[in-house]
Amino acid sequence: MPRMNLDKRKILEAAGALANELSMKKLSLNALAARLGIKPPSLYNHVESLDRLRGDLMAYGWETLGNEVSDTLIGVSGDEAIRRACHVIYDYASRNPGVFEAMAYYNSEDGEGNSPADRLSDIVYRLCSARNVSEAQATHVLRIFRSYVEGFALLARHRSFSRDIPVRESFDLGVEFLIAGIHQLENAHCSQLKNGVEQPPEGSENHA
Amino acid sequence: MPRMNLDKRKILEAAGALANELSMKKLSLNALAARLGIKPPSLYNHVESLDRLRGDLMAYGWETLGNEVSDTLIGVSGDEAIRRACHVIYDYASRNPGVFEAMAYYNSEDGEGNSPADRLSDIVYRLCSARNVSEAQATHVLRIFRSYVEGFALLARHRSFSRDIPVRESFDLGVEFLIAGIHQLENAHCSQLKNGVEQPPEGSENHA
DNA sequence: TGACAATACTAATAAGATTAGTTAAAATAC
DNA sequence: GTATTTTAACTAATCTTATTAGTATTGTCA
Repeated sequence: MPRMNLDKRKILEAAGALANELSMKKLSLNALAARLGIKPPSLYNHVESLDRLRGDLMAYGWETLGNEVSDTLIGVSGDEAIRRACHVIYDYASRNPGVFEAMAYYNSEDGEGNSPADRLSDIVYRLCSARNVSEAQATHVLRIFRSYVEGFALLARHRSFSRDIPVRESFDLGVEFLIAGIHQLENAHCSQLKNGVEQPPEGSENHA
Repeated sequence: MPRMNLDKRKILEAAGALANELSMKKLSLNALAARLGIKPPSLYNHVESLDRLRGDLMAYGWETLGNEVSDTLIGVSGDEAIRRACHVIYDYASRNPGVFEAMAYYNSEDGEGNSPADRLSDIVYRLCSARNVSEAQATHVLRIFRSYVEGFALLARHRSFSRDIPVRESFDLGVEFLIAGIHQLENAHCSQLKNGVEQPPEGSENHA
């Protein structure tokens, strides 16, 4: 009967810590309740369901990460902004593997636009508009970056690449590839495919 | 008591179909047993546990995909081989979302090297060695490609990018970015960073 | 102080994985 | 061809976990 002073934040932090320690799929209401010093049914005073908790954890993760990204980008622009954003995301995923799992796995059907994607959008769109890259292509670029960064973080977590060659170097190189891609888009746009580095495969592309 | 003629393959196919229809997390032994026309406990004559079944499904998916990739690459080489491999993987993920979930989510701690990564490795290593790209860098390239392709497939599945701009075009553009990246590596190797497109961020890189 | 809301609890339900023990079918041995 | 052994199905039972119902206690506020 003694009252723990629980609020949403404390619960999400405990849940996140558990997810990081045990992995997402082992995050249970039992474990969470034990960690909070209450009995499982009491959790329902704070949370709608386990599934909803996972969704909330996802949102919480994106929000936290979004803030970290914002902080890093103060006074930085251009390619360097993208580099830093990518690094922050990667580091966050390394530090919070369980929460990142939630962020990557759970569909955000709840809509309401997840803030981190939004913040990343901003960066990418701003960078693209500072160059001669159309908005449609900026969308492509955004999708490509998110896929790469989130995919890399997940693979690094799950499969774990072989350890002999530094994983971080691979990540950085990939980021450089993508940044170079943006430059290529820009060049292609300015001077109509001046060099043939870009070769559209099928026939449905319209780079530039 | 009538005997179904079940073997591992039939069970994995049923499990895969269920995963694709219901999503991975709703794949239960109950549902699987019902689909196979037996009672849940009978499954234990064929499967060690639900968790093991998921692992097997992952391996099964990778094997199937590996075969598809191999088939596609007969008589094809160079950039085009990479393009096709990426497309096959993407298509497979679209056709088999549930199984692909398993492939991406479940750690292959069982070791024994998952065949698809192996096959993809082969392609990438072969392509790289046909150029002047070192083996260490080929490893980077492989990781980058896997991250991008798997990440994209997962994002396309989960978050689902906004529908107004064709998702497939984004994917293809990303592939071109990465292929261009390989070319850059090659150039950098031949002529020591002749153009400044590659800018190592921190200081730990050794491109070329 | 006394009502009301919030939050903890115990007890109970339900679903799902898993085990134990049993039996029928198939395969193999004699 | 019959006996034996293995395989694969079953029923019954257990355990874990999420979840609901109903109760009591704490804290707030009039």
